Amino acid sequence: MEWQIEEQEQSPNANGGLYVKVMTDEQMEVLRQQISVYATICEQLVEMHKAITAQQDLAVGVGLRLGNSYCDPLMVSCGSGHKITARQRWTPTAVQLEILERIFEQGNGTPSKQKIKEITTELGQHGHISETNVYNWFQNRRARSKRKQIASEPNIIVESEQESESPKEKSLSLEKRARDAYLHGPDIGFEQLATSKMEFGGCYFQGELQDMGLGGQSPNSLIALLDSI
Amino acid sequence: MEWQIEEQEQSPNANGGLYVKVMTDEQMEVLRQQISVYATICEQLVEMHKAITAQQDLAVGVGLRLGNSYCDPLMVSCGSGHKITARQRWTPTAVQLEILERIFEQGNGTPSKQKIKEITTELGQHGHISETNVYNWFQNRRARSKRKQIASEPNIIVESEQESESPKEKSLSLEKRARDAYLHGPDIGFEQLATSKMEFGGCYFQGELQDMGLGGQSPNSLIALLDSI
DNA sequence: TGTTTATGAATGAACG
DNA sequence: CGTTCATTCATAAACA
Repeated sequence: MEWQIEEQEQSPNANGGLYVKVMTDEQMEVLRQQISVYATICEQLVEMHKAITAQQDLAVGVGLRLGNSYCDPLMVSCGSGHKITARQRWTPTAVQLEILERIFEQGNGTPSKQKIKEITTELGQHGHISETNVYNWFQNRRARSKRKQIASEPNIIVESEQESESPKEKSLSLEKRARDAYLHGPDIGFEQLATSKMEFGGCYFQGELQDMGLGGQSPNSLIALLDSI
Repeated sequence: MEWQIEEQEQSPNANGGLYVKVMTDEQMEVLRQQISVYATICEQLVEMHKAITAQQDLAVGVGLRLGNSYCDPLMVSCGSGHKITARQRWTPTAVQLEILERIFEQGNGTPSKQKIKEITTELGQHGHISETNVYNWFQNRRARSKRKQIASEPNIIVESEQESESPKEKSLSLEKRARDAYLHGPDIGFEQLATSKMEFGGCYFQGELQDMGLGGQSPNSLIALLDSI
């Protein structure tokens, strides 16, 4: 059995038909299940890591600091013998992106010089970053947001009028965050990883097989997304 | 479990969908990304554990063992041959490509927005396409054309003693390198995780997760899990 | 069917 | 600020 992609029975406007996928409740449940599996595994792994590093800290002590980046002993040992490569361009971590998006969504889209400084300082606690990075990010974010808006200008038949927030924006935000975490996750340290876990782990899924007893709290959580479908 | 597929009308709210839910491509993508986030986090945590247990092999203790127990991959538990048949990215048809190439050959390297619109409209008669597709195509076409030219030019050789540097890296200005080095500093991370098709395999989980664990999955294939629903 | 290649897409940075 | 370039990722297509 295959998922069926239905083209909208809509006047074939230039913008192309709106494609949707059709899922049954059972299929949806499978998705929730799978995601909850990963959430559960992440949870357990983090706990295990805490347990092990806790006993290890007694012997090893604090981690090393290299520049701005915190590298715990584990990271160092993993990196030894492998290529140490400087990145060619800054990439926001999941946490940084979250913060940036939040600030951006506050509408005060004018990051003054002073604001940039503050933001940079705050984000600096979650990874390398410079004021230029922040500045560029806002520039790009604004420009691309605008372009997307224009692009979706001609009479979009978006399927959700019940939301005050633009679903496109919302999805984009989530997508960006997820994508970043996926693409660049291997470069974040454990401290950030743990935070990421908290961040994403906040979106647990209630499945029959996983009685995690956690519902979606974040408006950006996936459960909210699923429920809104 | 047998999937129930229902025909959809245009609006998910108007279809009286008591049995089905409708997802847009975008929402689907969010799900995929979300799962990949968990997969990546799991991957990193497993790597950390490997490192820790490797450097103190005595640490593996009660109930926290990563390694020997077998669990059916999600593929098995969920994979009944169900497929998500959505196209994930646009692919130009032969006709479209021909037109695009012809326009590109005309040398006017920068098709302005208005041009893009026109081109999109024209190509739209030969298949589903958006302005973004056209825009991206020209971006990529130009960039890759340029790269090819540079690569075929054995001129720039200022060989620093680097053993095997690709042409694209040569094109990087020293200035950029210096700035980036300053911006990011020494970056010790799991570089190998980002680039290789590493195996998550060999790490399975005991306990409640036993019947729904994951194994042998790279992030890519984990995303592919969704395709197997 | 698994691996490699070609290329659509995303995005940080730079330019005018 | 809008536009363009450069780099990278992920995947469709091609290949073995």
